[in-house]
Amino acid sequence: MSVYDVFRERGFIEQVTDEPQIRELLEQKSVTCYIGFDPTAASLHIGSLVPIMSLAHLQRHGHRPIALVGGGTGLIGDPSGKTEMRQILTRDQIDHNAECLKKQLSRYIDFREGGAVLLNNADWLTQLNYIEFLRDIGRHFSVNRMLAAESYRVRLEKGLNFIEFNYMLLQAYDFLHLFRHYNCLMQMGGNDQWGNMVAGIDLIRRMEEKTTYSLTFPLITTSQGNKMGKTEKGTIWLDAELTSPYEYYQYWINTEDGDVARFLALFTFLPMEEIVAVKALSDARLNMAKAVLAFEATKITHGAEAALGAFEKTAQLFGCRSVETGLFPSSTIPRPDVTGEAHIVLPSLSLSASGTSSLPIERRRLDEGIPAFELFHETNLCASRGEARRLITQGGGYVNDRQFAAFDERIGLRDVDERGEIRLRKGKKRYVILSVR
RNA sequence: GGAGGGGUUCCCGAGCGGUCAAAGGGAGCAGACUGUAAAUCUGCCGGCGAAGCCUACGGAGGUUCGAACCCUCCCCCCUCCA
Repeated sequence: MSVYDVFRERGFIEQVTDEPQIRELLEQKSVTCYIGFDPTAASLHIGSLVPIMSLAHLQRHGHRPIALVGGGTGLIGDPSGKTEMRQILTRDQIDHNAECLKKQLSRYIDFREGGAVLLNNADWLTQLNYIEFLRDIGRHFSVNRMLAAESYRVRLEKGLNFIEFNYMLLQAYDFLHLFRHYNCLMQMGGNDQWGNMVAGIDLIRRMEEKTTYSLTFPLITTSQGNKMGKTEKGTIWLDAELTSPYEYYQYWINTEDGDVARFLALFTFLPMEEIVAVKALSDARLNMAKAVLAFEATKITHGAEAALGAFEKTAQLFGCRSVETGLFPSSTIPRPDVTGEAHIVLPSLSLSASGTSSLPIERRRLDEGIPAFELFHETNLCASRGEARRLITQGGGYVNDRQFAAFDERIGLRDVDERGEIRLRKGKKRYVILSVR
C-alpha cells in the first residue's frame, strides 16, 4: 500500500494536481516532498498537525520529507487565508521561532543523517538580488492571473499590501530551489496554499521544463465548524511549556462525537481497520474511543510517559473508565487487567506529582480558613472576586467534589486530604490542586 | 491631496443630553439533562464584601447642574475622486 493510498484512506487529501501521476510517483521508492511551516510563533499548534502527520507517513513509507521553515517568507507574511495583513515580525523573532520549530518538528520526523531534511528558506531568499529576481523569476508571473487567485481576490477587497503580493513569487521560488537542489518533486500544504503551490509548479515548468506536483490537505474543522486547535481559552500548542500534556490530552478527549473516527485517522497511527469500528460505538464505548484518541495523540506529541501521566491524572480527576481490551488492540493505552473486570490499578500518587500544575498553600493560612470565593480568585479559577462569588452562589464551585453551601464558606484544614492536597473545582472540568506545606 | 462615512464593553451592533454599566445577538462561564460530546432549557456575564462608590463608549480639551450622546483639536479605519 502506497502512502498515497494511506493519505486517501485517512482523509489527508483535498486536491491534487494529477492524481494518476502522483499515485504512480508515490509508489516509487523514494520521492522527495516538501511542506513549508511559517515561523510566526515559537511553537506550532494543532493546526499544523495534519502536515506534520503527512510527513511522518511519507517517511514511514520510505520517502524523503523536507520540512521547510519559512524564515525568509516569514519576513513577508503570507496573505493566503487571511483577511488582514499579518503582523510583521522582526528578523530576530523569526530566527528564534525558526529554531524552535526545528526542534519541535524533529519529534515527529527523523532528521538524522539520510532521513528527512530540515531547511530554512532564509538561507537562499535573503541572498536574492532584487533586480535579478525580477528579471529571472518575476517575468514568469502574470499579474492578471495572480489577481485572479482566490487568496488575493479576497484580500483585494480589504486591501493588499505590495509586500504580501510578492509572497507567491517567493514560495514558487522555494519550490524551484528545492527542485534544483534536492530533486523535490512535490509540495504539500493546506488548501489555502493551492495558488502558491501551483505557481511553483508553473515556474518549474517554465524554467526547467519539468513536471512537478502538489497535494493539498483539507482545512480541518470540527463538526461544529470551528478551526482545529483554537479554543476560547486559546490555542492548543504542541509545546509542552505552552500547553501541558494534560491540557493537550483534555483537548482531544473533548472531541465531538462526530469527529472521533476522522480524527483518529488523521492524528494517530492506529490501523484503519480498528478505526472504522468507531462507527459502531456509542455512549460509554464512544468515550473510550476518545480516550484512545487522546492517549495516542498525546503520545505522538509528548511521548509515552507524558501520555501516561495525562491519562492517570484524568483518571484521578474524572474517575477511571478503562478501555475494553477488544477495542483498538493496537493502542498502548492502559487496559484493565486480564480478568477484564477490575479497574486499572493506579499508583495513588499525588496529583501534583503526575506532572501537572499545583499550587502551594501554607498550612497556617488554613488554620483560620480562607473564604472560598477568595481562594477561587487567588488561584485564578475566577478572574475576580465578584465572578467567584457569583460562580459559587450559582453552584459551580466545589472542594474535593463537594459543592459549596455558601460563597464565603471557609476552606480549612478539614478539607485537606490524605495526600496533603485540596482539590478546588470550577464546573465539571477545571481543577486547581493546592498542596499544603 | 480633495470629498464623504465611521471608531461603543471579548466580537457584531443599537443608543445621539439625564431613566446608560449602556438594548439585542454571538462568544464565554455555571446549573439542569447526559457520556469530560452535541442539542435543549435556566441563570450569570466591568471592578469593589452590600445601599453605594470607582473605571469605561478612539485620544485630549471644552460647553452643561449633568455628556457615549453637543463643540474644538488630534489619531485611526473605510468608501469615492486624484
